Amino acid sequence: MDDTTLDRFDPAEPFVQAIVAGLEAALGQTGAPLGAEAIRSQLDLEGGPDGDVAFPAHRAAATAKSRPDEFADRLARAFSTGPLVRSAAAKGAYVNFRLDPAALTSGTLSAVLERGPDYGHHPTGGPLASVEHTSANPTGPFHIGRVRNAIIGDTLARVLRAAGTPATTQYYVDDMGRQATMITWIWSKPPAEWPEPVRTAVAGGSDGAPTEDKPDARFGRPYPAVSAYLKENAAAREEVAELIRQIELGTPPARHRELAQEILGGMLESLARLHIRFDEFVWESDFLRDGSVERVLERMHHAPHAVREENGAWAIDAAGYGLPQESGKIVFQRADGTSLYVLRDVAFHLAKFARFGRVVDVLGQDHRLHARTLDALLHEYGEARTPTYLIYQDITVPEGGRMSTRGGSAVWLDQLLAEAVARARQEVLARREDLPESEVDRIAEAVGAGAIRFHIVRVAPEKPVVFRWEDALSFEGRSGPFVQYSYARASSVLRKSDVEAGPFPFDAARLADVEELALVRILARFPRTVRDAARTMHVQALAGYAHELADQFNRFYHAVPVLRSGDERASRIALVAAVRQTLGNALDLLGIPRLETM
RNA sequence: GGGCGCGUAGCCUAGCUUGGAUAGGGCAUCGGGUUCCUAACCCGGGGGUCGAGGGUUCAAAUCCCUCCGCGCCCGCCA
Repeated sequence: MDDTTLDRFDPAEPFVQAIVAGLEAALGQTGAPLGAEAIRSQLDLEGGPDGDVAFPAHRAAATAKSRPDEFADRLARAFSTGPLVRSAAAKGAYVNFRLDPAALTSGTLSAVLERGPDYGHHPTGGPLASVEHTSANPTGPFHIGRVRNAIIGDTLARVLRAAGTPATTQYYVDDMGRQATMITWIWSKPPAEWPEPVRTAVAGGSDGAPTEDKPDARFGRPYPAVSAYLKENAAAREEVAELIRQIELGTPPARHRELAQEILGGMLESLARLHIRFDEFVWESDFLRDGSVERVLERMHHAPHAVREENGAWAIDAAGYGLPQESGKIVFQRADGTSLYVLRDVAFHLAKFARFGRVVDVLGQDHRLHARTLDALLHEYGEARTPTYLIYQDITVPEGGRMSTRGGSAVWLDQLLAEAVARARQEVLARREDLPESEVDRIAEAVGAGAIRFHIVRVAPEKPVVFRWEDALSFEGRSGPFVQYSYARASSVLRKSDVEAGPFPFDAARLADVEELALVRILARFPRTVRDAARTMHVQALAGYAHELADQFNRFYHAVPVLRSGDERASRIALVAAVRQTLGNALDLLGIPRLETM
């Protein structure tokens, strides 16, 4: 294979180009000229039942005023085959192309083995993107509803980077709202002075979080009771309101930020077990401190549809924005002069647009209206850009309803992790008696995390999810552990070969088994899968890909001997090495640990 | 009431943005497979009005309309 037919970034590309070029010529001859881009968009790259790539000829036939089946036949005859595309055959209204198997195998294995950990990754360029995700209030432990945001957001950032868009992840820490302030309010009093209902609620029983000593669990403990208590008690409410005013004036109560920081630390510890980390933490109060809220407020007073209410509050008359607010107005500044969340969010997003060429916010569906409101305010401000929103639906409990911190219906991330790791540990112990304790623990931790991440990311974000333990803890079939297991299997084969570290010489002609060719086709598709997933933000496609590759690898593994084979041995080892590499790269994009053994 | 989202076998789900050939998977179920590179695996069977109806089209799970069911939101909360 020479340089013109090898594309290390996307080994399928030369084949697609050959088909497009051939079709362009053939279409010109048959009276239905069509541009390369149009041809490419009509190609079915997955192929059909009778080929590797298919071209439905209906539309071109209409242009040529011919019967589709006759036209497809003429097209196929006019198509010049070559070293990459071996045949073009009409079937009905379709032209089916067969790629040269040795050429595809050769190009694909070369690309995977040469690029190694970068296979599937595209050239990096373009402006920096921001991916803001999770941003849960620092008021207590994560429940798994919130974790959906984190897993989707983290995966998206990884996929964007692989597709060539440099990305920074941002966690917006809301230290200014009522929620965080309630925590400060209660912990500013010694527990002996807590209101009776809060004291009894906290003393009354566990909230289900298994790690009571973690700061998020400990300091977040009174939160639900405080929240309930404030609803009944106007005087306490006023105390909290006073604290909020102090925070807004830049003189927050002692320990306010430290408490938030400590709780956040506990929360992040849990996310780290899922291999989720953030590049930046943006504290909401910073936009107050640095004067940007003030500046935004100033300018918003002169916005095209700014109105001042009788009591002094400021709002945007949103009639033209088609928002469902009953008042028809978006209030952005209270009568007492303090700012509202959405206004501070404007300040945050202006800061984002100043630094990033692309801004993505991962939000729960309950924030949809907030997103539209933010867009409207940005427009009023004079900012032409708006964020791209990746919106996911809530995770509900089988009894119905959202996961609630109150009412005990929440499933905590720490709890889920503990269960998943415990089950994984049992599974390891059941089949591996040879491993030292520490190794068992390490594998169990990785499998538990892998199961959780895969379970969440495999479903399209816009789909509602009902949490069921038996589903979340599944280690079989379409699951994280299945993919991890397949990777471990491939690793094991290589470990037992004499060429574990490579290089992996191969003869493509010797990889002619149907299972081998099927495997190569899937390997060749990886770069395109990554690119498409980034473009559409369909992170679930990566989970689907990883499963499909693992699945086909297992079929191959059963059907074709590797280490015990004869002349094919070296080539098959190279194929296994390529599978292991690609599977590993896919696992990296999913944030799921690779395991050499399990 | 209004706005937005979702509806694919008993259960879960891909495909829908850009319409194309017999709608892919997984769980469960039934029947097989381990002197052989990790059985967290593999092979095979059964199971589908793609919520309902209408429309557009040579062609609809995919686009448009209506309806039904479920969810979320409609705060001087965040």
